[in-house]
Amino acid sequence: MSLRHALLGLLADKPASGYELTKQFELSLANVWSASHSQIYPELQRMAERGWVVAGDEGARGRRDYAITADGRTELHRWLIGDRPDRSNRNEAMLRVFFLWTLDPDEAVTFLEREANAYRDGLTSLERLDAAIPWDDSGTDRMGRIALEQGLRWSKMMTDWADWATDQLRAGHDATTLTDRQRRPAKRH
Amino acid sequence: MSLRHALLGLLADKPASGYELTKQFELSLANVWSASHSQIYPELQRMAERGWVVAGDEGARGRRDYAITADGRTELHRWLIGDRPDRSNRNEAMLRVFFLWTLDPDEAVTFLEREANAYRDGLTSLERLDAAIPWDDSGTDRMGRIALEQGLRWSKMMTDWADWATDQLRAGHDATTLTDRQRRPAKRH
DNA sequence: GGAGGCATGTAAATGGTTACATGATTGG
DNA sequence: CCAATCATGTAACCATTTACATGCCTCC
Repeated sequence: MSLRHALLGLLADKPASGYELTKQFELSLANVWSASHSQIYPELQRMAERGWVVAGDEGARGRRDYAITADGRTELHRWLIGDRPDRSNRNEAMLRVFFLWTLDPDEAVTFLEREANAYRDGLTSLERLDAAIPWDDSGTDRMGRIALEQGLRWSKMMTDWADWATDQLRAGHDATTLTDRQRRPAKRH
Repeated sequence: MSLRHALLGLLADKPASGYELTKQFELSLANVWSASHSQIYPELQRMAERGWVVAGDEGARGRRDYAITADGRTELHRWLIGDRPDRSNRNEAMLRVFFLWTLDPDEAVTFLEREANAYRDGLTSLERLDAAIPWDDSGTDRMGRIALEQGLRWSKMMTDWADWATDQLRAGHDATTLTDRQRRPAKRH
């Protein structure tokens, strides 16, 4: 599972509570991995049993900080360079694209326009995030900028692609409507 | 769940067996969603109970084709335009990037070089796939090309990004080694 | 005093992976 | 006849989401 390693990675920077870790998932990791508090709290307990983290004393409002151990750092390192990453992607919005051909052309165009706008909005908020963070040249921040750059490129790429796809569909649609040439022919085998 | 809708989408084109659907996941949907046969067979049974698909008679080697029903098409349509897509991404390889700062600079560079090569390979195989498919101008194929274009753009973007990130790291590393200026200063708060 | 954010947890249900298990058919 | 591929399924385990549940603290 990646959740435990993501938690180790976050704790490698500094100790944190389950609540803080949940916020970090929402703020910085959301674009590549998500996890809710109901998954994080029990996982921290299991990790403590394994000796990858240690729980500190209870603070205000029942708050409990966890700190990474030497074993935890070893495991994080092993995960990072030991086993090969799973490069597969899971993206529900893109899955839908495969089936847009079942819609009326104008419905499909509407779908893609909405996607383009969502990606444009995503780009804007990443740019805002970038501007709002007081980046320094610590290791965490240098890698953070590199990860954020990927998010910016992803948003731009997806916006451009969705705009392009909309044009493709519109062109095909117009051709069909105007010249009747794009009706579905029998599928070759 | 998206699996059922993905299956509906595939069956909307033509009836197929669980085995064929499994292959289609591997071949065309793999880049955005994955599913194994052990998930697909029981799901088809549940979908048949709900009346979204109907099972045909048993053919050679126990093969059983499923066909989408009118209710299934209605549900597919509702999913496509009725509820808003989950645009979140899940990508383990990108998750790791956030924690590369915990590695030695040369380990991090090796990691990113490997990623760049993996994306380059991915691009090559998508290009081969594109060339190998006898695209026609049916709806399925037109949307298929649009989805594949996204895959091509993703691979190019990721290759460029990983190359750029490698350069960034190398530049930072050299600066540290040569001028000692990049040591981690205290984090601003 | 109440709203909102801090803070932690559990339970139930659902989704997904890995391993186990079996057998038919085809082509070399 | 043997290997590969076709073909289907179940069981156990693990991961994830959603809903339930509670209480503190701060600021207005």
